[in-house]
Parts: sequence; structure tokens; C-alpha cells
Amino acid sequence: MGAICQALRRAIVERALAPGDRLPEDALGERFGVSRTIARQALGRLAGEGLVDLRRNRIAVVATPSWEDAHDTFDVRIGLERLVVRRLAGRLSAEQRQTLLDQIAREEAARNGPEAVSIRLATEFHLMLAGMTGSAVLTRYVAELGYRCALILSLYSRPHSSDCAVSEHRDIVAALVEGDIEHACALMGHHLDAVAERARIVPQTPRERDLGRLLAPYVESASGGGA
Amino acid sequence: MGAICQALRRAIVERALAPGDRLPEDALGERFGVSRTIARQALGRLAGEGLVDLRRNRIAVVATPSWEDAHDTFDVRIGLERLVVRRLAGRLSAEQRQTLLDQIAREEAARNGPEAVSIRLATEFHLMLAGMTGSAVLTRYVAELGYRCALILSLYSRPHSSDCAVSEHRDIVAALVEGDIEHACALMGHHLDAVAERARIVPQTPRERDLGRLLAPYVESASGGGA
DNA sequence: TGGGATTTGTTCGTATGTATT
DNA sequence: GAATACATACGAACAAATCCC
Repeated sequence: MGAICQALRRAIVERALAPGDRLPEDALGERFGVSRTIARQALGRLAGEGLVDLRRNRIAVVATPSWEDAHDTFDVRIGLERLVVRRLAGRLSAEQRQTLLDQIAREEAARNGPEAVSIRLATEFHLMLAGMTGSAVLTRYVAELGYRCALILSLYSRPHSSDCAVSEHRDIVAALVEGDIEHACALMGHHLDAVAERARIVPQTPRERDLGRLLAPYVESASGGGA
Repeated sequence: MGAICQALRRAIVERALAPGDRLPEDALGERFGVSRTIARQALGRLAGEGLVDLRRNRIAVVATPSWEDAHDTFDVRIGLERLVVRRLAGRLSAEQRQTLLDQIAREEAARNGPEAVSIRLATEFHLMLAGMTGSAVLTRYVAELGYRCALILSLYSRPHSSDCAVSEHRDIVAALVEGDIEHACALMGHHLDAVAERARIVPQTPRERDLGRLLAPYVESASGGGA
């Protein structure tokens, strides 16, 4: 069941699913080879995470955060990720540092590839950072907010806007290694401010709505052990 | 279904349910007059909030946060509630101010009553504050963390430890009205530090385990419109 | 160790509510 | 505006795992 959640999250982050897209229990279950019950549970969980809107007696849809929600979500995210940076500054192991640098290298390599991959990698970077604090609470909330911010950006941001973020990630890691808490905090704050700042223009591109085709690439990784 | 969640949350906050207490779906459903499906959904939701541990094929139990979890939870809570204070300082309407003072009056009046009520009122105060920011995200997370901290204190704190908090609540409101952001932030930080500091001594009082009797006072408010 | 009672995991059928023609 | 198709809500029932004596 967690596999479906993971697959849907990823589909949302990579913008294969857009806000408002319908998620019928039946179609979902059939697509992933499970019964409605399991699909239903997954939808309930995603609703708890704010990625899915679950209206009574109506079909579930990918959440469509209001502009106010978007603002508040980024606001809280910045606050929490500053906590992450505060706990991490000067305490990064060599191995952790390398893990982060590897991730940044992947982001760099993906700059000319599909934007979906860049977005997913950037989100993963923040999740890694949170995970390194060792705080399960912080990790869970940062993950949740990260996914929601990705969803928000798919609603409000203009395309090709995440390119400049890679160097900012690099700067943050450098500041963490150096151990300057305030500088690292400020960098993270500015970085996320910049990301939020992109949430200005509303493109509203018309989109394909065929759930089966949209989810096809995500079915395999759900049955197996998708990242 | 939300009614059962609310009732169980309150039962946990008021320490009618203690960490480790068993929550069989059947017994729960019978007690609240609903089927197992509904009870199950409620448990799933509470598990998502960290109040319930849900192990596969085993009976659900009230969560028992590790000491590390306890520390992390308070840490994040302090960070988030500082955000609350930061958003509220100097922006409290007269009506909001009065609402808070009324709540503090209730806390004051409950000082000589049962401790369970004091704990609930204190938790409600923080929830009110978060709600006044108008940020749904902030409100949800602060609520979740508030409930979990209450659970944690029922594990690790010594009895009769929340008495001094009332005056601190008063000071926080005063600082908010005055509009001194940094002062209000510091007060909130110190207040929650003091609350967390009580999580030191482990009493582990032996407790009654009869779910039916424990939940009896909470059944009415679930069917009706419990606060 | 073993076996019965209990409890969960899951599916499927029916009823109810919603969208569409 | 009514009827049909569709999707969800809920509950009963069965199988598998666990607990307890």
C-alpha cells in the first residue's frame, strides 16, 4: 500500500498528475493491481498529507491548494528547514557531505533533461538534508511540506524556473560544512524564498487527462521497490 | 468518523488513555456505536498523527514515543510556535485578545480541579493561538504537535507540573498585544522549554486497563458535537 | 509445545449519492 | 427534468496471523 502512495507522490512531484486530476478508486486499484480497499487507504493517507482532496461521495482529486495555502505552506517550510540547517551546521559527517554532493551532481547532470526529473531531484535534496538530522519528526514534516510545495509549484510557477537552484544547494552544503550556522540559515532562507518567489505566474496549461496513460510509468516502480 | 478521532485525542490528552493502551477495532467500534471499518479509519488517521502505533496484524496501541522522539517533537514544536508568535505579535484583534484571556481565566479556574482538565485547557490555548494566524498549515501542525506533546508529558513528566504555566500564558498574550516580536518569541521559547524540562522524571504509574470504562466519558461527546 | 479464541487484513455485495445524457 | 451510468460509503463475511492458556 505504501507503494501506491509513493508512486502517486512521485507522479505528483514530477507533474504527471496535476492539481484537479481525478483519482477514482477503481481505476487506481486496477492500474496498480490491487483492490479498491487498498487504493482507498492510499488515498486516505495522501489526503492526510494534503496531496489529495477527498470530498464525501465524490471522486478523489489531486489537491488544488489555494494561493493563500501556497503562501502559508512555503512559510512553514522555510521555518522548518531553517531548523534543519541549524541542527546540521558543523555536524555533517564526511559520508553525509559526499551523499549531498553526489545528489547535487545528479541535479547538475539533469539540468538539460526533462524538468520533471530536476524537480524530483531538488525535492530529494531537501528530504536528504532533513533525514540527516536524525529527527523523525522533522523529517516527516519537511517531506510532507516538500511534496506539497512541489505540487504548489506545478500550479503557480512558470516553467523552467528551477535551473538556478543547483548552485544554491551547493552553497548551502558548503556553509553547513564550514559550520557557520547563521550563514547557512540565511542561505536556506533565501533559497526557499527564491523558490517561493517563482510562484507568481499562473500558466494553467491544458493537460491530458487519461489516468491510465499518465500513471503507466509509475506502476512498475510501485510493484517493485521504487526509490 | 472525525468524532471518534476527536474523542480519542481528547482521551489521550486528558490521560484517560495512556501510552501502550490497547485499541482493538472491535471494542472501539462497539463503544462508539459504529462498525469496525469506521474505527479502523479513525485509527489510521491517528496513526498518521503519531498518536497511535499501528503494527501489522497486531492490535493498535496508544503510541509510546521514545525519549529521542520526545526531544525532537518538542524541538519542532518550539520552532513552529515561535513562527506563530512572530505572525501574531502586534496583530491581535480586541476580540482575539479577549478570547485568549477568557481561556486563561478558565485555566486559572481549573488549577484546583483535576489535572486532566488543566492539561487540556493548556493545550487548547496553544491551538487557539495557532488558529489565529489564519494559516491552515501552521494550525494543523501545531495541533498535531500539541497533542503529541501532551502524550509525551503523560509518559515522562512528573504529576502536578503544569501549574506554573498559566502565568506564562498571560505573559505571552501581553507581549503579543504590546507587539514586541522578539520578546514574545523569547517568552514562547522559554515557556515551551519549561514545559519540555518537566519531561525528566519517569513515574510509570500502574493503570486501569478497561477500555470500556476508560472511554465511557468520551462516547457521548463523539456522537454529539464534542468540542 | 499446542490448540482455541481473539483480532486483524482483505474482498465483495448492497445501498446511497453524484454526474451525465 | 428524468433516467441511466458511475463512484463512493458502509457493512458482512472469510482467511490468516497472533495471543493466551
